[in-house]
Amino acid sequence: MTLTIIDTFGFLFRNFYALPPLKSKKGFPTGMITGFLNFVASLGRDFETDYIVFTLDSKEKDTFRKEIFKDYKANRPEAPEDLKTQLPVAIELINEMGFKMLEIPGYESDDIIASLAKLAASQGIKVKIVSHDKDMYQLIDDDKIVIFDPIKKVEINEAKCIEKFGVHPKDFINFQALVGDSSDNIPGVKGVGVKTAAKLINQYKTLENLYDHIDEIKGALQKKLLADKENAFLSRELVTLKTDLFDNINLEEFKYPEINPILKVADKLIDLDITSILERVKKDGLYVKTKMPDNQVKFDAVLIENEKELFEIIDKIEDKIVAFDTETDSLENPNIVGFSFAYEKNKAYYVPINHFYLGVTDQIPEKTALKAIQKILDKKVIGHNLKFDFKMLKKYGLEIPTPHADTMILAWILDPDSPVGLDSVAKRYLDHQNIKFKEVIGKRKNFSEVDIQEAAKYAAEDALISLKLYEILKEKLWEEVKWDIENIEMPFINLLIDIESQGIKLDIEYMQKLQTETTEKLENLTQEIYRYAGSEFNIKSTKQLAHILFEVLKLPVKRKTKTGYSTDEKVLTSLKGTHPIIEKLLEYRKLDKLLSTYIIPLQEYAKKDPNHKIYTNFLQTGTATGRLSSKNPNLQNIPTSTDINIRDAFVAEKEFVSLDYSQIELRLLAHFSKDEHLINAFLEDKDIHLETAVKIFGENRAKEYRPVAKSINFGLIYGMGPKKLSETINVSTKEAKEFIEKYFASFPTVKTFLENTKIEAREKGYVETLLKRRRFFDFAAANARTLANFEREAVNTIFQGSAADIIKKAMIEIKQRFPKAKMLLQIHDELIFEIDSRDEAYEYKKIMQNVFKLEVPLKVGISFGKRWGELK
DNA sequence: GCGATTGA
DNA sequence: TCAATCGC
Repeated sequence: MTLTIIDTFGFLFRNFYALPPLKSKKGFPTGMITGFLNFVASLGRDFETDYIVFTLDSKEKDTFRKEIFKDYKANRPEAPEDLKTQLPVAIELINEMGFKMLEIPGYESDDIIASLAKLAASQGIKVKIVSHDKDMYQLIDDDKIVIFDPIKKVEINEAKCIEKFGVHPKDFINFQALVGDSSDNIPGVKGVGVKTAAKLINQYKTLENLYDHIDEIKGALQKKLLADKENAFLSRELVTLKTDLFDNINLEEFKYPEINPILKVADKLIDLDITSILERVKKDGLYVKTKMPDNQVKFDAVLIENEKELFEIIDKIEDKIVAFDTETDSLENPNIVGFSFAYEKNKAYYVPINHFYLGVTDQIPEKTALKAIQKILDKKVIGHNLKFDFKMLKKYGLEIPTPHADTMILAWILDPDSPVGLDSVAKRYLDHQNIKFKEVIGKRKNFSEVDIQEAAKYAAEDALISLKLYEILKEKLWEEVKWDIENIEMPFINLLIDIESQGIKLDIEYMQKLQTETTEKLENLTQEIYRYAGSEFNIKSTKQLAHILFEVLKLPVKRKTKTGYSTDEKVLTSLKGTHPIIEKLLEYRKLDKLLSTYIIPLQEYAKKDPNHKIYTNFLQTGTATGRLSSKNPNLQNIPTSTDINIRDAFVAEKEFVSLDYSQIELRLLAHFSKDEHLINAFLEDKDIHLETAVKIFGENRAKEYRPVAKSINFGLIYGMGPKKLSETINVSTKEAKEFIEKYFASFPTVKTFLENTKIEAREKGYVETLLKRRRFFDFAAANARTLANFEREAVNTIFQGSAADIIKKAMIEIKQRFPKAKMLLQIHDELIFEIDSRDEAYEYKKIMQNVFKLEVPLKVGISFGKRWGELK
């Protein structure tokens, strides 16, 4: 059971400041109310709750705190007019929606929350406090009371509290007594900040004990503590929340309203012109209704130790959905240790195969087990990150099917910004805490040493949870997104398995040569740098480097980071000419990056394979926009050819072909905005950056300004602000702003499109890509900064996400038409294949060009080569 | 802008 | 954890 307590005023105030000053047609301010409604609509998505209550501050001005300290909250500024007009309407709405409000004369909302939380927790009810007031931290009690930050959508527990302030919640009031709080005008001890207070409190725990041992504290600190001793105790009294306002509570009063609260106030919302939320809720309903009545997952973990039994159970699956998971001895180059599966409500099975420890009991022989697995794979199989399991099973010679569904991918489609690991997803949608892998493995080297009984519990749980998640997620997916899982994402898993198993060959000798050259150059550079610096130091340490540059050599400071002087490439480039050391440093940085990130590690990857092939991992759920990401190693960021040509180390067995979509994002901009200049430029296949320059700066200056136009175009795609743009083209922020304004003046259609996109995103709460994949944004919980970020990400997602959709679809179609195609890499808008015939490559090109009909043609560049560096 | 990787 | 740098 979960009780959610909302610090009403705090929450509403926060919304007011976080949202743009929306107004209804009649001129009534609605920003805060909109934010609040979005929150109500999102309940059950961010977390489940059974009970909910809104607490209010006492209407009486004089609370008991005011009596002890007349200046309490004395320096609070007056609230803005627009806020004061919305507040009563918001309160009225809460009432009409059927939520319970709680107010006690003479006490603040915080005290009510504290009393309620403590009482509920003592009855075994989980409490979530929606607030951002740090006074609440004293209530945190893991598994019983947590704070929920509605802006960041995160729970603050004991660990988070310690991380943020350095003290445990139970010591928090003593800590606050020393620190004070300027916003509530709580004095604290002058000159003692968070760090010092945390140290003192961790050592002495309470004020009493601290002052009993005051002579152990030396110098100025002791003086400060003694001077404000009285204030410290007063402060503690002020920050200590009352926990005894109730003797009992009737939880049923706080039950989440049975009638949809938003629909209940529909008339009012229409009156206020807040219709988008209303429409959404009418269409899709609320999240809360899908909440499960009993979310404690209990199940039987059945260990199968006998072959006959195993096949009998598998035969009973028939055509039911079966969740499948394997256990392996490692993540890279894994071998199977056992597998689990689940197809019934509260039962899951584990089959041990290769456990290995002293006293191990009966297991299923590997050969038999693989036969059994093949039988399962031929059914409607689901799982969490099946790419991993299937890839391993492929090595054992099994026939790999297209999965029926993958809960990791479902979770990602539903919310690409949240973590998609099984544990996180289970917590989010089932409120279920999985057994942690780390706990099972303990001190053992790998899973094969884990006791079979223990392994069964852990593995069976994973399969069952995946099955349960599937039921919930497919439902949600259908309601919310309707993205084509079956034809796009599922076959894509198999495609990625193909690519990853294929590998790409590295010329180790070539790399070896690069390594020798680079190492030698680096040694020379190191000596020269030491000579210019006048001493030896660690060039890789930004801190030491900054010391040399800005303190020893006294070069002008351009920019600072949070921790000191900035020494990044831009800073160094701008210092070029002030000192000869700079050029050497730039060269050093470049070579060192190449050596340590690419030249050495890539050889190590290649050496693991007899054919010197490198096998990267593609993450289907790696990005929020829908792009792939690549890791171990990342082959999507191999440097483009320079004097040290790393790409040339990748060699074809016969021949490579590279097929890349030319200007795909800008073509999408043309498509979505329908801007006729852009469309015409692409129809006539003109140099788009030059055309942009012509439009902005005129025919005469176009050539000169082409680079600027190019940067602006990139800026649009990546959502760069004027600041970032100014840095890339080396002009002032003001000039960059002017360039952007000029661009929009020249392309008014684009401007309107972008603005409409932002408005639509805000109204709907999400944006959609070409293939209707959605990305959600919690605009309700945004402050001015996150709002701007959301808008940028929304725009960016449409271009990048749609481009990702296009190439994804193209990859699948190529694979369908040419099942033997040897796809090696996908680098966002480019595909690289190993080919036997160039004719076939031109067929791939055709498929890529025709995969989607847009307002402008999709152009695909093609090039061939024996080495990667020769492509394009 | 994002994501992966490296070194301090 | 942060700063820096590679690709798109």
